[in-house]
Amino acid sequence: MASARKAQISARKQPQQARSADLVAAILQAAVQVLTTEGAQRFTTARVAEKAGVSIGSLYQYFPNKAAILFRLQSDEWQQTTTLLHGILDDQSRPPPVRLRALVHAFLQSECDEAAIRGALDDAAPLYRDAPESKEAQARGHRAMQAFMREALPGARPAERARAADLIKMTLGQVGKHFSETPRSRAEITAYADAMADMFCAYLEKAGA
Amino acid sequence: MASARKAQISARKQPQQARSADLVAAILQAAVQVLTTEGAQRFTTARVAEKAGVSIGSLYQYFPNKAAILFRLQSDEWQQTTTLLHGILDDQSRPPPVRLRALVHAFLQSECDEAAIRGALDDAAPLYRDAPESKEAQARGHRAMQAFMREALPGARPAERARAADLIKMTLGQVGKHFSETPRSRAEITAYADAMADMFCAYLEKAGA
Amino acid sequence: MASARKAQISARKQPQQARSADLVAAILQAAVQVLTTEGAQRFTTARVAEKAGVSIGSLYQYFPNKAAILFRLQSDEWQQTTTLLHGILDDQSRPPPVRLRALVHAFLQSECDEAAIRGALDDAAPLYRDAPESKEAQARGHRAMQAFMREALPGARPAERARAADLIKMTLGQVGKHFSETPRSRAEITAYADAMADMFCAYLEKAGA
Amino acid sequence: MASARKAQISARKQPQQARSADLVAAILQAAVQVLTTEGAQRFTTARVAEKAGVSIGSLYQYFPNKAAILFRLQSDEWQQTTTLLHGILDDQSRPPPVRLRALVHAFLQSECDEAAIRGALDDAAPLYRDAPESKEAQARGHRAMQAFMREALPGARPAERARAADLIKMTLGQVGKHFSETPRSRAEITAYADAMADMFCAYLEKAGA
DNA sequence: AATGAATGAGAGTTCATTCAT
DNA sequence: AATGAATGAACTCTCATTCAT
Repeated sequence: MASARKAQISARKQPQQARSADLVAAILQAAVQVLTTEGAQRFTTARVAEKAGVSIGSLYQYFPNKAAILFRLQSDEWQQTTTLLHGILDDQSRPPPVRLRALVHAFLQSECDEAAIRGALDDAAPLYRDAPESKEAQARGHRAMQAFMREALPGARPAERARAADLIKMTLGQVGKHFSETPRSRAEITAYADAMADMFCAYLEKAGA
Repeated sequence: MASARKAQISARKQPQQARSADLVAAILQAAVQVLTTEGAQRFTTARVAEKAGVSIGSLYQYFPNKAAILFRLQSDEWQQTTTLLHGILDDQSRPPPVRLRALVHAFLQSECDEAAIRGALDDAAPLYRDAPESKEAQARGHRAMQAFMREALPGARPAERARAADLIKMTLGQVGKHFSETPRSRAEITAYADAMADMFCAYLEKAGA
Repeated sequence: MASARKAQISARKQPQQARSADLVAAILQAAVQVLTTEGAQRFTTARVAEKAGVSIGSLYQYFPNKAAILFRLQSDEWQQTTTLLHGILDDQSRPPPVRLRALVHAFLQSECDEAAIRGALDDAAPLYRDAPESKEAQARGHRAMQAFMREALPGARPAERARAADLIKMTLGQVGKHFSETPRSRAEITAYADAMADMFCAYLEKAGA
Repeated sequence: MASARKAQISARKQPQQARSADLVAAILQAAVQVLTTEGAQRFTTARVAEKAGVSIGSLYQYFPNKAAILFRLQSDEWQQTTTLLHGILDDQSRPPPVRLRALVHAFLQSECDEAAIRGALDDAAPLYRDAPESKEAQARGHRAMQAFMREALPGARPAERARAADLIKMTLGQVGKHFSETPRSRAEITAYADAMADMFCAYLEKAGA
């Protein structure tokens, strides 16, 4: 599937001093700005460095290449989202459908909040998508959903349960992404989230029966 | 949000002679090859022309710019898919849930069949996505689904029905796309399609009640 | 009337170090060479960079586009000429006709000295002519001539005086340019300058009467 | 002075049939349109052929190359102007200064009338300027002016008279060209023409004394 | 550690001209 | 005579990355 030399994509060095951390933060913040104001097509290392008030040389001291910056951005996104979702899915004080509905609402809202940067990151996805670090992030989300499914569909066969987890996760992620590409009002988000939750719940109910 | 001057994206001249039609076909075929073997990143007009055994000047005689080639590819894809889906959705001899299940199966299969090219086209989407021609193609699919929904959810309120149509269409499209990015066996496809159809049908059943 | 998107034409970055200044100088010198030996038609950024012994990338680090190089050349020309003319026109120790004659001689000589580059620059004029920076340079020369005219034609009505200034300036500039397109001996230049000065002086004398 | 292969610039064949003459006329007319609406930069043979409703192949049957079209346009311009000027200069029933004034007025007016095409032709001048055919056109105008000068300055020495002819011709031509580059009202044209005529007459008067 | 000048391959696109039909 | 498809060298400009200072 194409792609020539694969380069290390995670950060070149852990910033051990406050100074370095600031630098990395400045670069990432600038990267977000460039991505949102200029678009993925015009996302260049030079532009990021300039917006960050940092020399290109310094930028390359903390990120081995352009893709690494994008990956880091995506990574941070996933981190946030994962934390959010875990918090909801693991809350065993509420019945699974309630949690699932809450999850959908929280996720859709979060996607729309970050729509600008998400869209641009998706356009840039070819640059970081194949990195092993990306796969790992996906896997963590997968495990969380599997665990949830054991509660929601206790009687289902493992293969079926795995498929349901996969389907719901994929639907949530992909539809959420696409849905947020268009600007949405709060009411729209709520309505759409309810519809999606209805769909998931109807599915689980039927599958669990 | 990026994107500067917009250029015409549809074909520059209609091939009037068999010779020209061959040329266009050769270019499109070469484009598919370049896209699948080299990836969207390395999809260049020069490479396409070379692979097509055509001079770069000839290429530009039939396509006003690079995006136009990609758009044409995408367009042809949409054409096929649209035809396929219409055929299934409009068949009023079968009850809606049966049609919906058939639709999901056909769509997923079709997506997986064309996975290689679809992935690359998606990567190149920023180049043609904003063209008015693209919007229109999307709209046609939308109308077909809306019509189907009037049969499937005759009693639902219009807003709710529209949302259901949107959700199902978006889910089918987005999940289908993502699902097909990974190579899948026929059994996997069937199983996944059944799960998705289960989800849609459970949803419609509940919404229609 | 032609001309599409306008780009910044002034320098991209100020050369802050001696090294950079050398580079800019080398590029400009190479540009002059290319212009005179190859002509405006074959004046390309690549040729300039090569002749300057500089990479094409470096060239674009100091000049945002081709027109900027030409404009800079023209600008330097104007700078020189303006300085020359001001020095003569402002010298209030000599009567206006004497100054005017000196001006014509100096200008014609200067034009002939720089003939090769001037011709090529004129051919390239469409590329930089419409830039606001060009207009300003023209305006400065205009003001100098107007001031001189207030001395030479103290009694004339403002409109008439303005017209005379305009006519003389335009004649000097345009005829000087065209005259210098043909190689000229020193004697020819002197004789022609005298004739032109005669014409101007006769005109002023009659207008002032 | 640069310029690589020089090609024949006059028409490839004399149109001997009415059909051909129409074709040539259509091409020239289209050329004027392209020049004025698109500018010299975008003046291409393809565009001219299209606007003329003629195939490029046919275009090249009547004009050996692009420069030839431009030259022909310029040639026709000169033809017109020359006729105009001869008519005025040769009219021995009026005293030379009167004729000269009439000449200036007519010329300036004519230049302004054709400003759009003239500007574009000037931009394209490098393409045809060096052709021998161009030189000849200039020479004809020169002889007319010389003849006029023998009447206007009967007592002057030949060298001086030649210089005066040259100066007036060059001034008229160059200043007229430059003057007409800016849009001008009829009143402006008249005023400017009078000023220029004043200048010429004052000069001749003084030179003839 | 930090800089930013320098690189140059490579991108998209144009257009004068030819020549097989 | 007329066509217009085909050519491909040439053009301007970008940008990820390096490395001497």
